[in-house]
Amino acid sequence: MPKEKIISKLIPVFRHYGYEGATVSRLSAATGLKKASLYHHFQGGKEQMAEAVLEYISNWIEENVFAPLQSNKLPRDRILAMTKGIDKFYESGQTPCLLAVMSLGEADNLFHQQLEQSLKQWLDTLAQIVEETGVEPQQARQRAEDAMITIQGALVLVRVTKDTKVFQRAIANLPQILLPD
Amino acid sequence: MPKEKIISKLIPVFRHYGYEGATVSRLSAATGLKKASLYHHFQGGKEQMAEAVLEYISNWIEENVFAPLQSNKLPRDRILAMTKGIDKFYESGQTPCLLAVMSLGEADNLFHQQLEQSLKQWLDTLAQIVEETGVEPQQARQRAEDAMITIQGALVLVRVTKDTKVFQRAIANLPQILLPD
DNA sequence: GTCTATATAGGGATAGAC
DNA sequence: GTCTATCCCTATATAGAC
Repeated sequence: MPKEKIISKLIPVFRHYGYEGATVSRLSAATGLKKASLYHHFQGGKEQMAEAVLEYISNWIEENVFAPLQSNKLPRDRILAMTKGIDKFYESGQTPCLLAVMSLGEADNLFHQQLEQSLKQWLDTLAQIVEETGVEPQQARQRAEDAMITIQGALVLVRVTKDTKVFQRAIANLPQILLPD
Repeated sequence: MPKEKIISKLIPVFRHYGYEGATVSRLSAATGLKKASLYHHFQGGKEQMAEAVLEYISNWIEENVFAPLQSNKLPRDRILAMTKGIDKFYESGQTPCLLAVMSLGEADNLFHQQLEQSLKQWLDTLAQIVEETGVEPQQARQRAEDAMITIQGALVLVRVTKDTKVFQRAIANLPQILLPD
């Protein structure tokens, strides 16, 4: 099986169960590969699998969230394009955020730097767009933070309420949060 | 050791590591009790420990978050009192939310109903206060959801950025989110 | 109520055949 | 590249002395 295909099957396990809950048995079941085969592809074991998953997702976000943000359309349209990417990425809130999940327990010790960098990049990118609309840097930063807070918070609420409408309403608010009235 | 004391020492382990990461060894270390002693107090094992922790926290919230909300002061003052409870409860964002953490992996299968009910109660309580200020029920509900989204999202951001100011700014916004202008 | 010691299952990981 | 078989360790849980 091509490595990319394997990684794509590992992803939902880490997102749903977290690092400690993502046992090699579950990862094996999800990929259809026996444990030894997984270790053939990832000699660094589970830790390397998680790293591969983090990198894969980082790239996915780059293409589906950042790229739309950096076109030369109007800020509002760029943000709308981003919300489409976000809705797809989180399956309308039905799939947890790897960043949020990996910032708990042992995983946080192992991957904190990468998580922090990913989030920082996302915040910086958002803040920059907002600045382009004429907002002061500090204000822009706060709006970017508020947007990320909304995304992450909505994901938690949907996990518990099972009501995806909450998520969709929340991300539909993103333009209003980010852009000056 | 009194049971309440034991539970209070179990709490940070579940909050920080999640259900799967909260091993009996860690729970033992945190309480200072050997494994067998823990099983003496909680014959249902780890699952019962988690249940006890959920109940304990539910009561704590009742006293420190709901009670302030139900005084007969002005809505704005009640909400400000709640934010104090919230800030204390989450240690300015440095301690994860049990609700968010337990809504992942196996724990979600075991405790989903309790989690859902806790969140629902919190949302209902908030929405009711907002209604008292003359907001339409549906609008009030949305504001309550937005408040919870803000709290939960800020917790995630702080975990990753280690910047508690983000959390404090977020909960300082709660009155603005909940109350009509 | 707390402990030491132990049982049993499942965790991560490796050897070596195919 | 994938498998079966196996290793060692840790996980949850229990028995029984004190």
